[in-house]
Amino acid sequence: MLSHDSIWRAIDALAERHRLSPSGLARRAGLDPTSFNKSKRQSADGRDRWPSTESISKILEATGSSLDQFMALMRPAAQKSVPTDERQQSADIPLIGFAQAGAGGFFDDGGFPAGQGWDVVDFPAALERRSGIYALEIQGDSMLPLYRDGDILIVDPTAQVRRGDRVVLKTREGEVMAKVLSRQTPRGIELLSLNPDHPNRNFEMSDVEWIARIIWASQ
Amino acid sequence: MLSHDSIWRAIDALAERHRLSPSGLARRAGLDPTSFNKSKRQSADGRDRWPSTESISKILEATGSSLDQFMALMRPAAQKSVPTDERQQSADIPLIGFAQAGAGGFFDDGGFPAGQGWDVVDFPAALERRSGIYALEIQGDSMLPLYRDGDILIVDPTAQVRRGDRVVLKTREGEVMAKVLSRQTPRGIELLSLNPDHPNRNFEMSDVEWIARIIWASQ
DNA sequence: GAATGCGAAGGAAAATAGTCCTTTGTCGGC
DNA sequence: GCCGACAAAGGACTATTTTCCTTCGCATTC
Repeated sequence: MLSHDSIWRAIDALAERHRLSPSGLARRAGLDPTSFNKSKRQSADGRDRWPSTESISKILEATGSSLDQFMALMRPAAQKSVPTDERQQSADIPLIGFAQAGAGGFFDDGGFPAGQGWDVVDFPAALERRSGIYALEIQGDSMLPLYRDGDILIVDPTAQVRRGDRVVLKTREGEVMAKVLSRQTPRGIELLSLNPDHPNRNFEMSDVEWIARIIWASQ
Repeated sequence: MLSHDSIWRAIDALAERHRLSPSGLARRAGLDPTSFNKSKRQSADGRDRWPSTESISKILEATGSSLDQFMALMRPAAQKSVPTDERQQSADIPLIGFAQAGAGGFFDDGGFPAGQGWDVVDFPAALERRSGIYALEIQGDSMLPLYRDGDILIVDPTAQVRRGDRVVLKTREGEVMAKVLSRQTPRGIELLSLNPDHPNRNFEMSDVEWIARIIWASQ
């Protein structure tokens, strides 16, 4: 549950989520930058060292995180499945490749999936509780032709973003936008606009409050 | 958050829940019975004293409690204990309008939803069983810029299709395509291509085996 | 190339949490 | 009523955590 291992991993993960080094996180929280050093996690004779709740409280406040979020970071990354629910809550839905769909035998004549050869894809609803996924509703037509008024985006702030991903970005000035990630360097980010009528944008990392990947979009 | 007040309240509540006094809880966890005394919560000069995470870990283990349960006790008064198994039945996830997202107070600076004003949207996974929804995986780049290789489309064959909807259509000849519905008459269907390099298509209704609406797309 | 800043590491000092000890008060059993 | 067990409180001591200081490596800037 609350193990020595998990709590230090959560601290590292919290730092990473806020694009800080462990020492940077400590400094930002008003702690000594060496607070999270290796030698502060285990003493010389190998005994475990635990942070105080006061330090935890400080880094949560410094990053504006809730304890729920901190707890989510405590779960090991490998443990992807949610063990609490073994009932048919797993949202497996039939999956087939576009090319195969043209061949016969995969659909009945109402257009419903039928027969064999279907794969399954795990629908992300099951992940929701663990990782802070949320939804954004598009308003207005500035993101045509990709996203239309009323479309809903499912956004995963924990997902790694890479070149070509569609992302939502919020600046420190409070501007929120959906764009395509073009280039990411330690210094800054280049974004391509979805709507060709709008200019591309570049940001310094220091101007970016957060960036999150769009994983689903209603159509 | 994780305040001095809330954490001590949670310790008291945990003891009470297990019919123990605070000192009894400490003893049971292998700690000194006076560990949770008043004088251990604030020092003589009024400064706050915080328990270590190691002590928290020990009392959780001693009572067989999870960190989730401990956190629930941290919330003031209204501690309605939610049985863990019925906690995540519905796939409601937070929803907010794009315009509102720019205002303050809806996100923490980690990009997680926070604060009030969030709506919920029912995620379509719940519909899965009663309506024969299925998924298609895009192969190739013929549908750029909207859909990319590897994207997954969630398709609902029961949904009504209207002008402007993105649809999957299968012809009697076995061709499957994803397009935008432009016009639908009793005689035929007009489809706009997603990729401007590909021509638009028109079909007689008699040539259409089925047509289904795309409701979600991975990004 | 020199200078600066950041991250990480470890040892010693300072601060803080935990333990031990004692006292007081309450409750139940004899 | 007396005794023992337990809870709670505070002071003094011990153990642990945090801070301070220093070193090293690396990258960036001038």
